[in-house]
Amino acid sequence: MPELPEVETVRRTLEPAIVQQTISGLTVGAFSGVLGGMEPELANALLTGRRVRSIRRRGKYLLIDLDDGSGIEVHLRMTGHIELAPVERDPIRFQHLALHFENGIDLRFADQRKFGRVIVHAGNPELGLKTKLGPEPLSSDFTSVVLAAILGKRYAPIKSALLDQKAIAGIGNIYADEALFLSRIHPLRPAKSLTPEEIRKLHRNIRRVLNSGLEHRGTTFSSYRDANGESGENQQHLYVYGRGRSGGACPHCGHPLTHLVISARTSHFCPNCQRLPSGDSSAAI
DNA sequence: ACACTGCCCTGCGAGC
DNA sequence: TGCTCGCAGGGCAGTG
Repeated sequence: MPELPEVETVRRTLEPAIVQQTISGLTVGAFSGVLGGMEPELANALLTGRRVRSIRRRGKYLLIDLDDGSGIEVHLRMTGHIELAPVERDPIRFQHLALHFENGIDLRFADQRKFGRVIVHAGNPELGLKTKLGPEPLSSDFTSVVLAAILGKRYAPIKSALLDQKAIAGIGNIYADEALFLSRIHPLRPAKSLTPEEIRKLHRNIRRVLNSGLEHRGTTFSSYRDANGESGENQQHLYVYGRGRSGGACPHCGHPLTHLVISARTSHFCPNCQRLPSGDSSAAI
């Protein structure tokens, strides 16, 4: 599941290969819905001849800026995958789109589950995202004071708040569970019930787990790869994600981990280290 | 504005 | 061996 560290790792592997390169064409496969409704012929016409000026990341979105002010927005969703390859190489599995460059390199987009999108924008690809995304959690603007303001007005479970891209951009299920575990906060705690000390801890641990993910070039739980086809290593550095269902032991206290479904996402946590205040009825299993 | 639900989509692993 | 079935979850539309 590509989250901020995975998308950033893809961006970093893509950047040296495509910046300053000129697009020579676009090939779209049977699933043209990957373009989000745009006709492939139009997308091809808009992109052909354009040069890549830069590649940015905003939350879990990749933004490719082109020389005429237009751009491409890419979202990998769950199983989306980008890979660089010479144009003559066979299409990769589940490939839906290939962006061809004049230097003979392809940027291929593949997605087993067809959730991901490659959207061509006639203008700045970031414009539509501004109202949909909260602050970047690794930016210097994201202070614990900012986090407190975001959480202070929400009754929803802290886990739901962390997954809300409008609150904070780029956190997904894996890094949310990891940050809550390190902060010893139960995922069902109402966001606004966190104490100032807990918010400071959570702020620190959000950045810690995201930086760990970046350092290890992403978490490869099933299908994630960077643009060079390399797996990440961060799965070896996770504390609780994915282990609450198999009865794994808490790395801190040894208690069996457990899981709950919150916001239709499975939350993995330690019922001993991450407790609900007494009196709350939704006690851990 | 916020909170919550259902939908999309399909390979994979578990169970029989 | 071969089949069925549940699971994975980001973003969005729809509803209250």
